[in-house]
Amino acid sequence: MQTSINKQASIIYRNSHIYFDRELAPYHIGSGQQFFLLRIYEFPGITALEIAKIGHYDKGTCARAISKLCELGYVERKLVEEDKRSSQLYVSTKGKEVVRQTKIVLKKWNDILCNDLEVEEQRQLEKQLEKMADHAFSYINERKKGSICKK
Amino acid sequence: MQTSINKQASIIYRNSHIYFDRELAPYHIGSGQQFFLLRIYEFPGITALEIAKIGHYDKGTCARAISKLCELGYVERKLVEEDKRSSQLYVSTKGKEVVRQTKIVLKKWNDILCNDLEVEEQRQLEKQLEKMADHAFSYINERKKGSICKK
DNA sequence: CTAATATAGTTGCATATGCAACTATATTAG
DNA sequence: CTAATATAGTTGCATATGCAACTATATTAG
Repeated sequence: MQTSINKQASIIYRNSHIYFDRELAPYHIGSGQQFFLLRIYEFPGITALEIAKIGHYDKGTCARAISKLCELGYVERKLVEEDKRSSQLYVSTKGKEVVRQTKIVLKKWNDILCNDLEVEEQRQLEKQLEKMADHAFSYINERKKGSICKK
Repeated sequence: MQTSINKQASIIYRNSHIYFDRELAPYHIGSGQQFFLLRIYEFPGITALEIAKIGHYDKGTCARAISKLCELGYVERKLVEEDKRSSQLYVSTKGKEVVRQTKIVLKKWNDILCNDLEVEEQRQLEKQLEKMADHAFSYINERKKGSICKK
């Protein structure tokens, strides 16, 4: 067997899924909302599609995550008069407390993963993962739709 | 924002999912069967639970992946007389061709991910990911069931 | 030996996800 | 201006996944 990078990434992803589902259960959200909530907090007024792009998510997935956050009252949509297709997203007061907790939960997960890595090692690993994620996404994206790659 | 390790892992995982689904479509399997098929090939006579342990998969997930491989005729179950609960798994002749292709597809994905990494860098990254996967799994697993951790 | 427990697998349910078809609105070409 | 095209979101469908309850078989305690 050659390298096991794909296997390890899968294990990390699947366990993070379990982790967030467990830790965020008190707030009635799961691993699928975590990323979106934090992004809306980070960029007030961001639109659904913009978040989808940042995280390389499908827009359908994104729409559902945001719907759930709105239903729970953690996020609010503000209609934009100039363009009625999209709406701007904001974390509500109620949602801010959940953001605080979610940040703690995320930080803890990061610490669990990086347990025995030196700071410098961690920084380097992060860079490499970023590159790999970029390769992964680019490869997939270039082969979307029209076969002939188009932006 | 602190580190983005979790985000990158998620992007890598989700894109690998798309990748395998696409590349393996001609063989009527998807990203969910790939790992199991290769393991059965690698360890002829392995049982379902053993694969689940190797990949840190839930046994239900594992059961379904194997069922699909059997339905497609790529894998065969051999009943063990001494213990009628479990069965040993083998890749069929038909399955071996799919194994060959799956290996190529996996190798290509690995090359896509590691595109610009030196051999040494790649080896190191792999080790670190292995550690991280281990931390992830251990943390989750210690908190299963009886709260008080038990093996 | 018999009852309690452990082990291997199966299955219903819930969630996260991507894809593709769809709707509504906005922009561009002619 | 009008028709064609683009953009933002929504929704039905399919797959991968984990959990928990379940069945069947095996092992262990007494």
